[in-house]
Amino acid sequence: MQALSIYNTLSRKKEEFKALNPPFVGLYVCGPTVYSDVHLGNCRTFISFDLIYRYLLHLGYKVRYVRNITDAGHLEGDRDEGDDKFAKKAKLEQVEPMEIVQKYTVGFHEVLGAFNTLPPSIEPTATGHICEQIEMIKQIMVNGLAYEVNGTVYFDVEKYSSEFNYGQLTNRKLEELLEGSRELNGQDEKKGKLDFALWIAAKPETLMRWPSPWGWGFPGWHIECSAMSRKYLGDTFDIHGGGMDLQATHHTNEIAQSQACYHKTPVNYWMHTNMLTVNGVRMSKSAGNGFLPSELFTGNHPLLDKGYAPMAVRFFMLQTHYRSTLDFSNEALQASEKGFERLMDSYTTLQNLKASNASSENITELQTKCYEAMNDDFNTSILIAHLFEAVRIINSANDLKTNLTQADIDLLKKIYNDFVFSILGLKTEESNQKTDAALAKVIGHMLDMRTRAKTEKNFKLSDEIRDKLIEAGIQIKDTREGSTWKI
RNA sequence: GGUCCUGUGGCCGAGCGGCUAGGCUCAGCUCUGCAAAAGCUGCUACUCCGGUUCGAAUCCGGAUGGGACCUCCA
Repeated sequence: MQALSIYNTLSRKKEEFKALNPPFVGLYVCGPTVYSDVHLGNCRTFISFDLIYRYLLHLGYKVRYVRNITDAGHLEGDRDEGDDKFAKKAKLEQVEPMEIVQKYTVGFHEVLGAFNTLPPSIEPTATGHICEQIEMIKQIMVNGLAYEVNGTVYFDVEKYSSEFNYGQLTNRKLEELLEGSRELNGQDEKKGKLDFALWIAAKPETLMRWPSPWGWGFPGWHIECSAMSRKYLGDTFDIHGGGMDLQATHHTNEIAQSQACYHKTPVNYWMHTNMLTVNGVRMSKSAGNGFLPSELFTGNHPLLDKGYAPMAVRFFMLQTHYRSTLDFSNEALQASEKGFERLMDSYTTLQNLKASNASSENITELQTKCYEAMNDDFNTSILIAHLFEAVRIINSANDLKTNLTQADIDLLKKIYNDFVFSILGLKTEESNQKTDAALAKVIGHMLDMRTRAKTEKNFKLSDEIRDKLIEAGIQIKDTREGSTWKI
């Protein structure tokens, strides 16, 4: 079986994954800016990296997964001035900026919890690492690659480029970048048009501010990730991830800051997840075509026909490879919902399967294929295709059309536990055991009555019982061994 | 305008030189008192035009449609 390969944005091809210090793996993912509710597109990225984290754990790596919370310094535009997003929102809602941060951080955790993502090992905040950021900026200045103007510190991109490759992550030359960027106007303090702020001077009205060698101010958006990833994962670490939209600016600047500071390549593998689109257009806050996870769960949004369970949504997202765009539509979501239900029903069937002496299926081969799919840059589309092969085998065995030994059945259970539950992170919906038990008993009695009616050829009564149960959302399956049901 | 990605059957979505995934939908069959569920079978696709090759959805060139980034966004 081939080793795990990962598509590395740096080389633009799949590379065999080699951990820097096995069995340890350092994984850093750019987290959310918590000034408003997370939308579904954000969730897709975090679900993708949750899958990656889970698979690395499954392979036995000791992963330190760091995902930051941006709670300061993220400005509205590219002008490097004024308030950041939190302060702006805080003024609007007449609360403290940290109340905004707290509110949306809690909301973010709730939503990711609903999607069954594992919490990261460390979830550092930008405001909690102001010192580290200042130290890093100081070092970049000592190294001559940043300059101060009126209390604001800028990174000197053109000077950096004479020594390092600034556009390596996007495969662009400096000249091309210069050509494509906006001209400086008279109000600009920075020297070069690609230069970006490391530290921003506070204005009298700025709410969130910290003292620094350059006066009161706040950090630029990019420096937090450089400072925090270095603090917790070291000068060079294994994997850095984030959405594709961060590649050109945020991640490019992160690399520049780290190299400018300590002259080392900060990251071995850069991974970028693709966007979620709605009707072919990227879902984004500014486009206004996004909806909140809560709206998706309840169906309370004009774009939604109905509500969808978090696990059905997670499954929907995992059916597409993380590097492809995923187009959202009710039709696609409903198709996934049904497929997911079939996958989970089959697991229930598996629990009651009777073993044969002989085997007519090669389950070991199926397991190998599952690993091969995941090792090929986390190809969940292929993995899920193989899992449906398992579904077919289980259902056939249940219909006595194929034979499975006890070893086969045990291995199928292991495949489900490993791939469906541990790696894909899917689970059956939560339920209330007490009411479930009572309900099961009641339905059991009704089915007994129906069976009796059927034996007596009283089909009018048996059909009536069935129809009433269907009315209550309970589906009946008649098998050789009697009737089963599910909601 | 610049840089890059992409166009697959009714829908979603893998594959990225030969073996032509998978899910959903639809039709038929088996099972069943009738259903449902499940299984089996069928629908056999790669935007267009050239080229390379014994062979191309897959590589190359061109056309055309869509998208992303270059400006805040995962």
